[in-house]
Amino acid sequence: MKINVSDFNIEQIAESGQCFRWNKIDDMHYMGIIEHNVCEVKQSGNIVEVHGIDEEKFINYFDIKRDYNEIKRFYMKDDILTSAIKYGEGIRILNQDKFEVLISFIISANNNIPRIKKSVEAISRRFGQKIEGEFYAFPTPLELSKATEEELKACGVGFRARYIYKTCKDILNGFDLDEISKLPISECKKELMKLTGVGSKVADCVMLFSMQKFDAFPVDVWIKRIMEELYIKSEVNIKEVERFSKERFKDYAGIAQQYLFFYVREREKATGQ
DNA sequence: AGCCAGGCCCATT
DNA sequence: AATGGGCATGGC
Repeated sequence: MKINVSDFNIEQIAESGQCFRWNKIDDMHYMGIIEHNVCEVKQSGNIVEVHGIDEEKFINYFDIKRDYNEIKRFYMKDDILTSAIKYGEGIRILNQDKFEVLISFIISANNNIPRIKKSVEAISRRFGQKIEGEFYAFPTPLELSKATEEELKACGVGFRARYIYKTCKDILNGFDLDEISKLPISECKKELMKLTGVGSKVADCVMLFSMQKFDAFPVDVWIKRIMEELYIKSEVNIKEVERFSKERFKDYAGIAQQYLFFYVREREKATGQ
């Protein structure tokens, strides 16, 4: 299947830190797992060649119907965001599986992206269904709830094993991610934070990357630093960064957050290395 | 080698 | 309500 897309860059999307199961094959050519599908995306310009999922799933997963050009134009009234957007013009917010995002971001706490990817992969391999070749789907709540805390630890999640274990039990006992996703953002967040291992930042990630709550604004160490440096001009606590950012960036604060996150990390790569 | 990682839990105040 | 120590493990 070939599709014409705009405001889309598969490399930026796959490397944006919102997903952990996409891997590079070649230049502008990635492979990822979407639910029980092995998906391949190869892009040249505005033409994207897709294998493994149908058009409807592609449009849904990559949020194709949303006009990111309009959102970017809105944010380009802001000089700082304008330069951030230049780094990641093709970023889009993925519509991922709720349970997978929840567990993945519980793992993300005080962790680094390469190791998060390894852990998510190990969990899929050990507890998920085999889909084809050596590819495994992320486990369902029922499948993952069969894992002991020790088995989870063997997947490299460290002290987060307990969090995952308890959260799985809660989901299995009726905590309904689909139901709470229908709640307004503040109530939804409050519910998510009842789960073990889910604080403010993880809850925001779950809402943004799997529940289409685009006004969620996850504040991690990177975002805190960049907001303090470029906007606030002083050191403040995380709640203040969140309050300030949501007020400033409005309905699509989460998308602004992704541009900024991508920007700081690219800048770090360029200068740091 | 040693610091740090897309934070959260929990005890203390 | 606010603060701070502790946390498994490995990437760089």
